[in-house]
Formats: sequence, C-alpha cells, structure tokens
Amino acid sequence: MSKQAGLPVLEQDEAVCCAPMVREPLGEEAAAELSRMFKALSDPIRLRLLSLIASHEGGEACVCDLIGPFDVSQPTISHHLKVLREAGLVGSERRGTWVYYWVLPEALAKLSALLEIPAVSAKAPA
Amino acid sequence: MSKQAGLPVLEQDEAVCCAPMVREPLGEEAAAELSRMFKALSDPIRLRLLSLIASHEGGEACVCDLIGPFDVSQPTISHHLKVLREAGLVGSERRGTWVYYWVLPEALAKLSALLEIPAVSAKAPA
DNA sequence: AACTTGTTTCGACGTCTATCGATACAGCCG
DNA sequence: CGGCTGTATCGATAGACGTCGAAACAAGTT
Repeated sequence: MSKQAGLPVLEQDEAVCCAPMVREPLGEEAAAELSRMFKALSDPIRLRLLSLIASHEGGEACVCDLIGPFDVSQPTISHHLKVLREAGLVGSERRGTWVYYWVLPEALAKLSALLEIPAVSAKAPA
Repeated sequence: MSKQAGLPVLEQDEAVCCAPMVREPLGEEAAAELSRMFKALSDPIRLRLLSLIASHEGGEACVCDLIGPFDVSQPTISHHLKVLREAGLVGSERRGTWVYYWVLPEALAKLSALLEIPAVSAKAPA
C-alpha cells in the first residue's frame, strides 16, 4: 500500500467513506455502498417510515404502528421496511406477536458526516 | 431585492425539513422534497460526480473534467449532471466553451442536518 | 386443534431509470 | 464563413422499482 501517513489520513471507517465528500473524491466502492443507502432514502414513504421509527417513543416501533399513517397496503410497508433493513439503516426483531424496528444510528451518522460541509463552503456564492 | 447580505441567509426550515428526522416525523411534503434529493444521490456515478465537483480545485469543475473518470458515455454524464442540478444539489453555468458545475452547500447541509443524530442515540426520554 | 391477528413472501403489472448512439446546439478559431 | 470541440437533447431499449392482492408463515387465544 505505499500509503504512509504524514497526515491524519483518517483511515476513517472500516472500508468505506465518511469524511465529507467535499474533501476528496469518493472511490468506486465507497460510492457503490453509499448509493445503496441513499437509494433506500430515495422514497418518500421510506423516509417517513424512518423518521416515524426514529422519533417513536423508546426509539423503536412495531410494524402495527407504521401502517396507519400511510395510504398504501400493508405488504407495501413491509417491503419498504425490508429495503431499509437491507440498506443497513434499521434493525428489526420479532418479539412475540409483533416485529419491532429501530434505527441504526451509526448508519445515519455516516451519511450525515459525508454530506457535511467542512468549513465555510465549497465555494462562496458570487 | 431587499435581500442584502449580512449573513449566509440560512432560512433553512422555511417550508420543509431540516431538524433531525430523529426528533419528529417528517410530513408528507417534506418527505417528498427530501426524497427527490436523496434519489439524486442514489446512483454511484452521481455520488462520485458530486464529490468530484465538490473537491475540485476552486469548488467547481467543468464537464470536461468529469467525463474522464467514468466508463460511461458523455451523454450519460450529462444526464446525471442534469439530475443533480434538478435536485438542487449543484449549480451550473456556461463560460465560453465550457460548462462549469459547483455544489450548492445549503442543499448538502440540509440533508446532513436531517440525518444527524441529536444526542447519544435515537432514544429520547419523554 | 382450530381460529384470529400480525407480518412476510410471492407473482404480476405498469412506470420510472440508466444507458446508448445519433444528432443538435453553442462558442471558438482559422 | 466553415470547421472544430465541448455539451445537451432525443429516441430507443433493457432492467429496476413501487404497488397490489393472494397466499404463506408466526404466535397467541379459545
């Protein structure tokens, strides 16, 4: 790897990402993984689901709490939850009759950090 | 325009969003607008384009700088840039022969704030 | 065991998206 | 002016995605 650090280098997270993208171009792998997460956020229903789960009392919600607010069928909600889970944004567990979902904060933090603007801006508006 | 600069304007939550979604559920409108932005980020090429633009010297890059790093055709890159522009993530301008793109920092900041985890975790006592 | 309620999976359908090659448009230069 | 280079648009096509109803699966109740 001939990568010698004179600089903090970061080595940030495990494999992929997490310094602001404004700092240096994303590699292909990092972009692929991150785009999968953003894709999970690219649907309004999933975005609302995520915020419902995150803001729910106790930090988790059962599916039964999540179908009411939407106009789509229950299987559709289940599908969206699966997408969020497979993107690594939420975790889930069955407890008795109900299945509970909660947000995985590290995932959100990762995306948030990526989009962060380091200093003043990338470019000042004219 | 009675808008004179003293501050970077901000005004963020005008209609839509911007407190961490962990705090309170997103409304339908907010979710719709935000999902459009995330959709623009849901493609690896667009993600890399954005980071290339953002990290480019001077905070902006011309299209000619952006086609080299990718395996796709020039029209495809142009298409992706259009998607980023229509999502409000980048601005562009023609200067002579070349067209330049730059990141709109407020847009990234908005998304970043949305995904931010307020305190320790999603769990908040009532 | 049979019934009931909560959740996921399956198969199908229409729409949206990424990509391409061809082509049109915009400025520069000889 | 005519040609050249950089960029955007167009039309077509293959694949992905959101949605549904039906059916399967899971756990509790009678």
